[in-house]
Amino acid sequence: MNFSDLGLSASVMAAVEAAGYTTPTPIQAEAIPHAVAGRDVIGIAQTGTGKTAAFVLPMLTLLESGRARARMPRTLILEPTRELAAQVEENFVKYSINNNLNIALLIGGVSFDDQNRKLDRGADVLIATPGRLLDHFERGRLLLTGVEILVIDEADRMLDMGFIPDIERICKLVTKNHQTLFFSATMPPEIQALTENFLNNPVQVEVAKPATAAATVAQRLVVSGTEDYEKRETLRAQIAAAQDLKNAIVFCNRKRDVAVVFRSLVRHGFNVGALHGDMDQRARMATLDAFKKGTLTLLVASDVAARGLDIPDVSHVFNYDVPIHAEDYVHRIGRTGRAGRSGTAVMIVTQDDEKHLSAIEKLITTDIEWIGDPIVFDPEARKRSRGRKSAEGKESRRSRAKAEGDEARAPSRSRRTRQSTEAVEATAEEAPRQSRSRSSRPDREARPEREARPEREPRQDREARPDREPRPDRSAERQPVRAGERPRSMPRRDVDDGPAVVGLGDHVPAFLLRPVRIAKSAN
DNA sequence: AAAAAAC
Repeated sequence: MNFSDLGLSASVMAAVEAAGYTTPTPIQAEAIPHAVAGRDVIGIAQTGTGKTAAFVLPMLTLLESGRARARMPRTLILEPTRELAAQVEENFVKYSINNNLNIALLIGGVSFDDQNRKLDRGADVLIATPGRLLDHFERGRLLLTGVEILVIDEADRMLDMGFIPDIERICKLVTKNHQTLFFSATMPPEIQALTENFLNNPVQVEVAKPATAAATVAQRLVVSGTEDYEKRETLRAQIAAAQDLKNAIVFCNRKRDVAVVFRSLVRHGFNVGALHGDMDQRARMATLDAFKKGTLTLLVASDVAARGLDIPDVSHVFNYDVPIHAEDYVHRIGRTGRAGRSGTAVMIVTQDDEKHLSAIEKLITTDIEWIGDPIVFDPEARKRSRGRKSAEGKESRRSRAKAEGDEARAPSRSRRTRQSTEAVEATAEEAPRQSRSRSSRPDREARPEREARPEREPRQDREARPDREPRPDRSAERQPVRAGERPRSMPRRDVDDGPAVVGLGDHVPAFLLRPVRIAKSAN
């Protein structure tokens, strides 16, 4: 089978050849002829199967006749995440070199001006995430009645993300006699219903799941204590011990942990970036770009990076957390060992993870091999750790809700709050040696405000910004730092300084004014 | 136990 057999136009074929492709993937071979013929298509395919080109190429072929009118896009592609949308845009740019098309990307987190200009000029191709698309629609910036081809990509993921009502609404806004190309990795009942309601006599094409990652990915588990600093230590040790590490993604379950782990790795001198959904969009794009280019070796990420992102050739995946949903594990480790290359996936496992780990091993029907001794799950230890963590969690949610409320009313104060708490956290963050030697640490349970800090986006240029360095450690002024000690490693606060202090605006918390006691155990 | 997505 060759691309030239699929009915693509000459100019699209030339672009495909220029990009160096000759043989279509199975999903491309099956879907493209139907799409070119104008049929509605349901494509059941995972990411990494060449699905994007399966709709981009026929669309470019079909777009060759006709012209876009202002504010009336001719085609609309819906994607669940901003990064995926941007990636699809890149594909359209790459394959449309011989076609003069206006391509517009409508995603959140960036200015409207540019997007408005492109809409006014008339978009042949409109790639969007649902929220921003509907935002433009409600502002009267665009009409969907001229859409000739509608693409719904990653439909099952849209379902997970609660986008289905938006998708239904958008489907209703598009004219009746358009062509729909619909892609999903799985077909749960809700997705099935969607296709029955909105597709017209579709052809269904399905490609086998790509061989399970297990084939090319060496999977390993490693035990760690449940404490965050212990997990970070384990992570660093695993990164250091990794063989042939070219580049790696470190996955965390929570955005907060992405930020913390990122800062920790920066402080330990790693070449690292961070990626999660609360980051500023420009930072997101810049980080992803730098990682793709190889300027960054490590990327700490939430599951925003788990699926679909086209990052070729990652040598290692580190799971800082055991994912809550077993399928996410498969997606995460699928970032490595691509295209037949070998890859390594190491997951940190603690007492808290028994249930989720067994769900993963059941899903992949493999007992993953341990590095060193396997964990021995101890219900008692788990109960202790869970009790503590859920107490922290509750506090955290309450304080965060409060902080968000404050922000709505008084943004400036809230901003100040964030900055100062970040400084405290950055200063106090890493001091494992000292803190572990302390026998009692009442401050940990009593001081949930470290958790309460609203999300801040990690910045990769942190080191270059002196104002973002940890706040100077005032204790150092009274307590000379001896040679060989880490100067910035202010011990975790070892005195009880009363109720949580969130902002440092006018109030200097007692712990900053108190003389520092030096732990006797430190040699 | 989370993440993702509009201001």
